[in-house]
Order: sequence, then C-alpha cells, then structure tokens
Amino acid sequence: MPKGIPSATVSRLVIYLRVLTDLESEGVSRASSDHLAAEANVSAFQVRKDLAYFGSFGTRGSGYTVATLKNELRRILGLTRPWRVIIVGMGRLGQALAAYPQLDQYDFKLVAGVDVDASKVGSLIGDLPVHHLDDLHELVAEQTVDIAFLAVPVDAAQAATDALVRAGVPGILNFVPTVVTVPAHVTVESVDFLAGLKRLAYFLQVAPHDGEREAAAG
Amino acid sequence: MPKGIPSATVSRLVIYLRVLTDLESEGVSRASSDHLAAEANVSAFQVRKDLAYFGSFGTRGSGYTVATLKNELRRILGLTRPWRVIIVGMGRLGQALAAYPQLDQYDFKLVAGVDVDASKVGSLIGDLPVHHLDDLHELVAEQTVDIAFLAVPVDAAQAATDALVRAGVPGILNFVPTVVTVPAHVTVESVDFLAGLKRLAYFLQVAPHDGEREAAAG
DNA sequence: TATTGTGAACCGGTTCACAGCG
DNA sequence: CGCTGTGAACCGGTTCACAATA
Repeated sequence: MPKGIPSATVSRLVIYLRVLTDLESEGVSRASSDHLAAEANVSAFQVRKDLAYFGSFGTRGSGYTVATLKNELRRILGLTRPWRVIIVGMGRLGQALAAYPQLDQYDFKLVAGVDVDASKVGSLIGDLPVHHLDDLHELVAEQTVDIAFLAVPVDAAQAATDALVRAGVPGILNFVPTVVTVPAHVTVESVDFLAGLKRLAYFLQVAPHDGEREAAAG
Repeated sequence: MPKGIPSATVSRLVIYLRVLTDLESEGVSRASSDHLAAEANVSAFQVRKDLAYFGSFGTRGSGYTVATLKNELRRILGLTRPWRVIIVGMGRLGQALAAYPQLDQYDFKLVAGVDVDASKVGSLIGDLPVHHLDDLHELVAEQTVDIAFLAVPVDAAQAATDALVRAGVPGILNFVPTVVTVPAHVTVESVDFLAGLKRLAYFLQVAPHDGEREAAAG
C-alpha cells in the first residue's frame, strides 16, 4: 500500500516469493531471514529491510512461516486477483508466449491475441482467438484487459503502443528492443534480451573470466 | 577499461548506442547531450556523466559526432569483436532465439544448439546443428564459445549451468525464471519475463491508472 | 537465546552548477 | 557564445548495530 518503495525492493520481493514457493513445495514450513537470504543471493539485512516496508511478518526468535509470508507477498505484489492479458503481435515470440505454461499459476489469464496479418486474424493460435489491431478498442472494452504483451516488430512498436494507450490498457510488458513512450498513467515494464546480451558482452570484455554478477532483469 | 562503472550506466550506454544507430540511419550527423537525452528518456547531465567515465568524446560548443560516438560506444561495450554463442535448450524459446534476426548485427554468432532430447540431437534447427548436453565440453573447446543462452526448463537450469561452468563458458544469458548460482569467474545476466510481469502487476495494483515508469530490463 | 524489526551510518549513483574550451 | 566535462552537493538505497521480543 505505501509509497516510496525502491523498485529494487519490488524486484527482490518477486525473488523471495519464488524462493518461498520452492521451499513450500519442498515441505519446509519455517525459514529465517538468513535462510531466505541465502536462497535469494542477498543479505539477511536486505530481506528484513525489504519486508519491513510492508509490515512485520515474522516471529522474533524463530523466523517466518513460509506459507504465511508467501501469501503476504502474493497480496503485496497484487498476485491474488486475476490479471487479464492480451498478446499484441503473434509472430514467433507472441506464439511462444501464448504457449507458455505457468502463466495462470499466478492468475495471469491470456484472453486474446492481436495482429495485423489477415491470415492470422480470425484464427485460433493455441487456443487464443486472434483479433485485428483495428478492433483493439472493442476488444479491450469487452474483455477488460489489464496487461498487454508487446511483441511486434521494432518499427511497429510505438504505433502499437499508442493504440494500446488509446484503447485504455493500463499496463504494458514490452518485449521489443526499443524505448516506447507512454503517458504517465500507463505503466511499462521492459524485457529486453538484446540489451541484456550487450550488457553481458560488456562485462565479459571488461573482466575476461573474472566478473561476478547476478543481475535482476526485466 | 576502468573499474567501478555503475551497472546502471552500462545499461544506459546500451540505450545510447541504440539511439545513435537510429539517428545515423536517419542521416543525423551531430547531436548534443540534450538531444541524446531526450531520445533516451534521461537527463542531459546523466548522458554526459555516463560518457565521462570513459573519456571525452564531444566537442564543446557543438556536441557529439553521431558516427564517432557510436563507434566509441561499440568499442566500450565490446561490440566490435565477434562473440560466439550457443543455445542450451532447444524448446520453443530456444527455437525462437535461433530464428532471431538482428543477432549478427553486432557480431553475435550462433554456432550451435544443445539439448538432451534424442529426437533433436544430430538434427539442424534453422541452420543450427544440435549437440547433446553430454558433448558440451568438446563443443565449447572446438568452437571457443563465449556465451550460452540458457533456455531449459526450470528444473534443469542449475544442472545445465553447472555443465556450462565446467565446460568453461565464461558468460551466460539466463532466460529461465530462477536464480542460478555460478562461481565468481562466470558472468550471468538474466532476462526474466515472469519477474517483469510480476513487477508490472505490483505497479498496476499499487497505483491503478496512475503510475509512471520506464524500466530498464535484462 | 535466537531472530526479527529499525534508526542511524554509510556508500554510491544522480543531480547540479559552473569551469573549461571550441 | 554554446555545449561539454567534472568536482561538489544531494539523495536514496544498502549496510549495519542493536534494541525489542517471542
């Protein structure tokens, strides 16, 4: 709920949630900040400080209850209610995303694909109905879309983004290796593997066989 | 060359390089830090400070020469010499990566795929020969592999990583939504779209229709 | 006694103002 | 005169030490 949370903290909360999910599936029911920290590759201070932004979830002397903390993190991250998702751009990447399992694990619900290719529009890809970009407005209104995966070619990225903004989609997960500009009321999170690859090249070049790094990533 | 460069700076250098490439293709030959800053969505101070870590590339009074600065950034980022890449895990994602164009644009050369599925090993996917994971050591030695794209299932990620480390691959671009652990002499950069998606959910939930964000991403 | 929760110190990156220079 | 390059101020996130408490 509060404001002023470092975005690095949010990234780590996502990791803690993953760790807790793993621990739970291994039957571990309690864990200390030390334990969580080791699994997440951060310091125990960091774990406690990150959690402290949102409240007190542990028991002094004995640590955290895995199931409880996991649920708190899901709640904090907004992963308890369903998010309705469309995929914009049903090329190779869009199709790979459409087939990704695990998505409904946290209530991300793929409701449709969008493309401009007449041979795709109207068909099903996987079990996703593909609509034309021109029909975006109705689609978004009817399906109350929360999030769009942007997976179009670079040249089409800004135009598709503008269309999403006009249609009222509040969140965009951008897979396109370019900067897209949106008004302040729209949230964009980027997943740019080319940028990651170039950073990697830099670190390799600067410290050949001698760099330590574990980067969070969009 | 120097040490102690903020990794955020490296991320931004990648963006500047992209901007400069765009400007060059538009026939723009000179640009000020103000101009670059606007295109990259950062402040002009930031652009100058980032560049200052590596030297002086501009001309006082008239800005930067696009072509020159672009080449400097390519050199700084290590994008002038070829990088030899293998893809580990030739599932849907691995295949999408194998087909990605633009990769050789900066001299990233896909040399092979790796999988454990007998029906894939020995075949060509796209034009990539697929080897068995057990033959990784020879493959890496023969092909002098610099970078591995890790695109295996979550359960197999750490084991595949260990194999890459043993085989002597110095850099890993990790697409798997999990934390992989490596010794200090190996560099890992992660591209985790599920993490990005969860962060997006958080920002949407915390500031419904009222969040500004432009995230860098792995 | 063990481990959390947190105010304060520390550190590093960003912002800024201006000196340096074409 | 304009724009770059940079030392210094500022700010925010991380680290730490320790008080609180089961």
